[in-house]
Amino acid sequence: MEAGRFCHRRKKGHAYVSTDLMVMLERLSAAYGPQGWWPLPTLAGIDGRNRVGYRAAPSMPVPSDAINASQARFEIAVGAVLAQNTAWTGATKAILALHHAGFLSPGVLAGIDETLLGNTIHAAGTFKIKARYLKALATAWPAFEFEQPTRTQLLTIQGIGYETADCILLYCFGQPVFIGDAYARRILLRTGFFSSQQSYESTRRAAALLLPLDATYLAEAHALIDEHGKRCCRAKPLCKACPLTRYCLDARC
DNA sequence: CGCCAGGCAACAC
DNA sequence: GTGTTGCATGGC
Repeated sequence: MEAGRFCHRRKKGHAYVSTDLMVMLERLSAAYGPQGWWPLPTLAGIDGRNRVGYRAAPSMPVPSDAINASQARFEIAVGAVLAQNTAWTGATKAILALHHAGFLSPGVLAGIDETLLGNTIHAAGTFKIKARYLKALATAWPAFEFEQPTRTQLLTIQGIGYETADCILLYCFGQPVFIGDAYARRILLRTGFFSSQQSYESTRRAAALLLPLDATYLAEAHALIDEHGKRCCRAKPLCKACPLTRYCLDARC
């Protein structure tokens, strides 16, 4: 995929077809540009420079042959936990604090005192719980250096639910998963893909059928959907600035 | 001030 | 399997 462009065709037989959902995502990409969620440069590689606002490239999985792939995967997984129900700015402060404290490796993190860990990540909110989650993640993580985790394995780790598990599979390990999060559910409902509220799981499965089975594509799709949810498709939608009004069935648009 | 932010576990039913 | 609640900081 070209930087700054989000265009993909789902192959069907010998022809290439574009689903309505893909057309919608291309429109979001044109409106918002490349999102650059993950992987960002590893913290070690950028010497503490704040990663907030890094938007030069599309989001994509960690390449398996990347020099710092192992470190990048762990940082992403830690970030996914820290970002739960929290603004990304707070999660970023917390991950930088972990980096500066020298805690950002599975071996170190697994052994840190939980109260100290909580104090270090306090900017991410719900910090006592997240300290416990991060220790569970760090303890389980070394096994995944040799063999990629399954979804079921990830879900057994305290603090990893459906969405975090799928984000780890997608952004860390390049598995093509659609993230059926709250934004995706809201947007797909308002644009008429669903006629009623759907669960995380049914959204994940249904949307995947409409999109390329391509991790790079799905990585940027998730970022675009969340950006649209934050900017326009809020609980109280800001339809005036919405790039999808012509697709939207919601009465308020 | 209230609402929301790149959710999850525990529990009830 | 669905619905509710506590967790907690920071930005607007």
